[in-house]
Amino acid sequence: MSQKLFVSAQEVAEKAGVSRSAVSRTFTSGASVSPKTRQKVLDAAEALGYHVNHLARGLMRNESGIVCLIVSEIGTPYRSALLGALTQQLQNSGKISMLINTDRSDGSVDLALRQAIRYRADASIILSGLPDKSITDLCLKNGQRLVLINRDDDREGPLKINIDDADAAARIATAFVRAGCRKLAFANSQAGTPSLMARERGFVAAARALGLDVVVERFGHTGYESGRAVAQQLLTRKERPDAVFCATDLLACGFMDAARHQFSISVPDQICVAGFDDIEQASWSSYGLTTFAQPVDMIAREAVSWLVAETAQPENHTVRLHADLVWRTSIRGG
Amino acid sequence: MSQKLFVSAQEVAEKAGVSRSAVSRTFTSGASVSPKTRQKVLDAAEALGYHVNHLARGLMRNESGIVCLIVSEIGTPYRSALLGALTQQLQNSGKISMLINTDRSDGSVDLALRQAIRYRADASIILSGLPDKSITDLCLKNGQRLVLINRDDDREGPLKINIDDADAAARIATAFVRAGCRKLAFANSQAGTPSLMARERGFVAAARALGLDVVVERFGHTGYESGRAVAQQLLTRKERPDAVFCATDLLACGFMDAARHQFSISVPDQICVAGFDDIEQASWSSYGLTTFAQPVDMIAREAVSWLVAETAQPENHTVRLHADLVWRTSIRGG
DNA sequence: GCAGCATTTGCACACGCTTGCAAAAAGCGA
DNA sequence: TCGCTTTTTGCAAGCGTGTGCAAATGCTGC
Repeated sequence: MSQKLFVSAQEVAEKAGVSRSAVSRTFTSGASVSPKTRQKVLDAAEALGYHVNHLARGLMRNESGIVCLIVSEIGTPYRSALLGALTQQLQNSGKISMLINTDRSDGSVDLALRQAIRYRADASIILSGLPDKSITDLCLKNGQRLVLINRDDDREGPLKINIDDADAAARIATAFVRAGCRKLAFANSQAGTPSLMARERGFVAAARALGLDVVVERFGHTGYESGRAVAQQLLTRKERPDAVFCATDLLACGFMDAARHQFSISVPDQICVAGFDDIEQASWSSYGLTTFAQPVDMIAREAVSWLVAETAQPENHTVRLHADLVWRTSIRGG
Repeated sequence: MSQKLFVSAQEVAEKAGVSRSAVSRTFTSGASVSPKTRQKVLDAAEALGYHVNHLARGLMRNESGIVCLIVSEIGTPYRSALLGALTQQLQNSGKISMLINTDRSDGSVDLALRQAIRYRADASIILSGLPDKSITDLCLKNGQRLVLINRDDDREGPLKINIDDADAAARIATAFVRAGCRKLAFANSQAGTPSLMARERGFVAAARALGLDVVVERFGHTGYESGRAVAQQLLTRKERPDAVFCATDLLACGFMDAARHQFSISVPDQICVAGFDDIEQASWSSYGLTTFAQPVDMIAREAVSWLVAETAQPENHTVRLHADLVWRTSIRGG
């Protein structure tokens, strides 16, 4: 490796004929430098290709500017959309995002948070999985801010951002009934994450309040294939449902495809379908899926504005966001 | 903010009753520590919740462990899949990924690379856009390794990973002809990225070699909506094409949906369609898109193994990877 | 017990930066 | 020009690490 290393503030100082602190102050907003020396420094820096070393700066300031995003299944539409919104917002606020990919194994979120601590991240945002309490306590003790998105957890300290899953589920139940459906079903995965379960419980409860029963079917992970598998189960019952609420859009797409192409069942004429997330594919004309929109931009905005705030935040802060129903063509009427 | 900061090696040393260097050496692989003191240190570290400060370590070692991923349109299926593969591989190699979201504006990749320099990233991987030569030179001069994925550029220094777009385009041309198609079209976006243009040129050239002309239509950005728009153009011509090669799967999905639902044209009976990328949706039964698979895992593996290699790499290294044709149902026969 | 050797340990410096403090410079009114 | 205040500048300490070097310790074989 070329041992000619990065150029340091010292070299810039020499070239500009000023002290090293002058260089430092030039690149520190709010520091006192005369316009003249400032310009000399900037010129020298430009000529030498100098860039402030954020590792060293973070060391001194005890603020790295790094925010750690912890997420699994990045390739998934909803996840990647949220990821994009978050990195965008973070950049706008002068932060930089560190991305950690977790798998399903349970220790992996803990490992990710340890990594965040090692890099002295200012904050961590957790999109998948739920870390052990001992680890989150460690993060908080170290002054690291924590955001949990859609992880229905009641521990103190982190900001919790949740969607009103149960309320949405209730709304879609009445929509189904209004469309003339009577035999409701809920399609879920076996992942059992808080938001998925909240949708399930909310749907079942709302249906019961309307005097209807719900067939619940769960299968595999939360993806297209699972939607097909669930369709296999639901559409071969003696009493076939006439409306199915899928816990995510991916499940819904899989379900619809199986219903139409494998069982030749027409959506929405013979069966109504709804999803959750409003991924891009939901709007594609092969699906036209009626679904709830995750307010990804608002989630990102809430998360970022909370974690860049100067003042210490209230200990137990929860943000509950509303999911708008996007009406398309997978439910009759409307 | 709680001023009780992170715990340092000093404190661990005191608690363990050893010198600070012993702590340092315990966490440095290949350093000489006796098993006894090592255990004392580990116990103390565990008790205190100590984690090596990678900012400081990076400062000393001149190796941060950070790899910068520069990418636009993260929410897109192909991009997010590649992103997932890359972060995964990087983590396996003990690196951590820093994610920078660029927009279309041209300076934004340069800005991203500057950020990479500030954080003293060991390497940067560029998935979107092409930075100014002065910036890449700066990166290289600073000992930062660079990987360009699918950016057909001939500058020296970075590793270039490319797909054999032209060859793939030629293969699909003969597949169309073999399916009995004669009126070929190519659907592209106006993005004009190297790989998109290579596919276009390759397809046109191959068709010409087979004695056929190609209608080329370009519209907007590389997404579903553009596919629909291009369909609008192509399917209202007096002489409607009977085979269309779409530069990406997203374009193909949009095209197919428009053809089927808006123009009531049957795929593949009346028109054959092929795409590129093999995004997940291509395999969904509403599309069954015949397409070329981006070897994302291999791309990631090549990139990561190159940039973690100890020895200096050859100056002008290009990897050309093959895209397998995944045969589904959007082309007759097969 | 002791010479001879290998291993472990502590000291101290370096990495590139920020920042409090005091000295120097600049501005200003008389 | 001179006192005074305000701004700018340089010095030096410190952030938490890694590591070369020399001293100290532990082992082995007599």
